[in-house]
Amino acid sequence: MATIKDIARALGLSASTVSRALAGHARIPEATRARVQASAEELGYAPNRAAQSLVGGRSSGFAGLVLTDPGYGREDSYLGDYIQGLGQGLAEGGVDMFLAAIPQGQSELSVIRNIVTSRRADGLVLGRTSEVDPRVDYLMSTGFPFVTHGRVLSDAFSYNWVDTDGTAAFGAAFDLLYALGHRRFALLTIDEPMTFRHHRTQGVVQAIERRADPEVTLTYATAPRYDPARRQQVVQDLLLRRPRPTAVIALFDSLALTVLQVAESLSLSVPDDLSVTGYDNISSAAMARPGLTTFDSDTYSSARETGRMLIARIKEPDAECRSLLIPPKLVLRASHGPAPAHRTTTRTMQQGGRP
Amino acid sequence: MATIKDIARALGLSASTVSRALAGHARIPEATRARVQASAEELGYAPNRAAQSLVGGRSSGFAGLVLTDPGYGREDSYLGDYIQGLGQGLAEGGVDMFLAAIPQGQSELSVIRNIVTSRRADGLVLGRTSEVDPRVDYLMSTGFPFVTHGRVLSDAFSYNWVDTDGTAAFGAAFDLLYALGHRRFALLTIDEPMTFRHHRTQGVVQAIERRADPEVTLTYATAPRYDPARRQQVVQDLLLRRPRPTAVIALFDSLALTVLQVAESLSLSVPDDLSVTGYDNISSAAMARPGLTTFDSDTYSSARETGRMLIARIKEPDAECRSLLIPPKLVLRASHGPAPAHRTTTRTMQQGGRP
DNA sequence: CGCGTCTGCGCAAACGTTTGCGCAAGATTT
DNA sequence: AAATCTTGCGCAAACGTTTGCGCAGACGCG
Repeated sequence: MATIKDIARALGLSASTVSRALAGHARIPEATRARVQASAEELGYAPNRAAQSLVGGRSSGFAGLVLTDPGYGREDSYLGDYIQGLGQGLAEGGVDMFLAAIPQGQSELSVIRNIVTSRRADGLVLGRTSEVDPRVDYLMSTGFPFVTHGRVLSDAFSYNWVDTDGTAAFGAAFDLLYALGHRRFALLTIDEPMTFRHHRTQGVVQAIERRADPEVTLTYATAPRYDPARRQQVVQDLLLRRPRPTAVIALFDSLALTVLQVAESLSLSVPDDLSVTGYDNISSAAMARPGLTTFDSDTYSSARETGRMLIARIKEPDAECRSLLIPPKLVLRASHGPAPAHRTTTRTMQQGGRP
Repeated sequence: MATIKDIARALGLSASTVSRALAGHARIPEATRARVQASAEELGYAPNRAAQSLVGGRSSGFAGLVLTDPGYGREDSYLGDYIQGLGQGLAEGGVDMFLAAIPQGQSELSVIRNIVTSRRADGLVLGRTSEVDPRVDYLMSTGFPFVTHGRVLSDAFSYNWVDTDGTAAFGAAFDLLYALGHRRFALLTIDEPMTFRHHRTQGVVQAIERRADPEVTLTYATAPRYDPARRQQVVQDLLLRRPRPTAVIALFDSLALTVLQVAESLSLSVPDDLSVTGYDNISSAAMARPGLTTFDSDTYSSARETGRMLIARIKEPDAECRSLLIPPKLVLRASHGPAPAHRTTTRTMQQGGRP
């Protein structure tokens, strides 16, 4: 309600002086600044963001995350963690978070374009990056500040990104299972060209190449992202394949949990018949029985870093582009174990294997 | 980049006419409007929100959700569902969603005050309402449009709210368990005066009164909201109590899941020794073994309704206050069953009870 | 034909803030 | 004592949009 002019009037000053005092300008003496500060406090003054924005040419205090689609992040705690982290990271710099939903019938790209041209935000965070990503291309072409969570495949241009090191993690997953005697692997992926799919796949492919063990086999299974029934079908087909893989490396936890469910319905014991690993450490992973062995990339913290990086970018648009590759932590639970013995198929002997 | 003046110049019109044409004013002929529309399209014009906001006195297109604290909604899919739903509801009305995090060392109330005075949003959504809620009092006093998700206890004033019918649900939970022979009940609650705690508690208390069965006992256990270790301790104390309750009604899923975990660590079988119910149907509830019997209040849809209601409120601030009480759906899973027989304590006889 | 009404549009003010420029009075230097 | 610099502050323009008022021309009516 109170404006800068109210303060000016109350103190017998001009609006300019008040503005400068509030901003901490050099030519304003400490005494005046204190008076202004006190009066502002007393009148409950808060600057009108719209006005600041208008004169400054920028939106003054909003940075956005575009929700790629209504299903995004709803599988588990992921989006909640991410938003809380991003919110904290942005709040540290006094920037508010703005979330753009995609209205029915609009494309994400058109929403982004609209945000840029209407100056509704100073910067943007992009999630779910795909191998070639038109959103990145567009934002690069406009010079609008942005940070991606995840990367695109091309190194042709440089931009700010934060990502988790899926390659390292999936290499480690393979090594863990290989050491436990597994040789028949399956990689459960999705049918969308997300960049993380590429990196994680590379992780196990490279690990296999390093071993150079001719006994190792890797079969791929590709599940749809959003259709639970078809997803289950894909997993079931995989588990019914002969010879059955002994270890399923899933691209992320919700796929791994589907494996757990299907295995249960097929009366397969995890980990005695089948080892399963995931990625993300969503909260269901801890609740599932057996608990899911997975990787924790600390969504909250990496989102906070993303926020900080975006603020830095907004403040200094010409600075060198930074990137952050976060190594996830292996979370050992009960969904993995020694490979079932090759020679015998009697399951009853293996009871109570792992504590 | 393009402004209204660019369109005006290109068409030989004045800015006022362009503005009116875009807004669909009555005195502008169809022909002119079409020309303006075309030119706007061609120039990639999007109105500068800050300018609109400044002249309109409102923020023009932002409605906010205040994240009550960094832990809020991170236990599971709740916040993700909520945000996606709210975003959709607001997007339908062309309103963007703005999320305010609480910076270190600030109170939620001060953040809200700041939003109101700086006109950063046109309306606010409040979650996690407590029995008496200073945020509601403050917003009522300012006349700022808001909708709460959850209620306050007092009927003294009227405001817009959306809530789930916890009283009905917890009554139903009691009836379900009572019919299965349970008589020793425990209600697992939290140590914070949230309004939903009151309503849900009332649900079982009233159901007990309706039965008027002197055999029924109800013990309360109160867990801390955020300290997992102490929460486990409280649950363990409860399950070690003699005589042990045969049915634990938990205030929400994450508490119920704690019961499941502690029961497992105590080698108690759920549901043979103990029945457990929750509320919310978070995704972990389906993954837990046994699956958690709970109530689904369709977070996504109720959040969308909240968004719609807020938009209505913003558009017509003087309209009658509306409210929406959503009956949740019972989701039957495997965490509840017949009460263990009173006379015998041999557990082995009860194997394979429920399919 | 004279009067009133309607139509299509422009002028200018206003929203609250920032900021370049300028000015007077005092302080410092030469 | 004159010249220069510094300090403390105000004037006014600008950001892009909306909107009340007004004006000229066209039109309708008697």
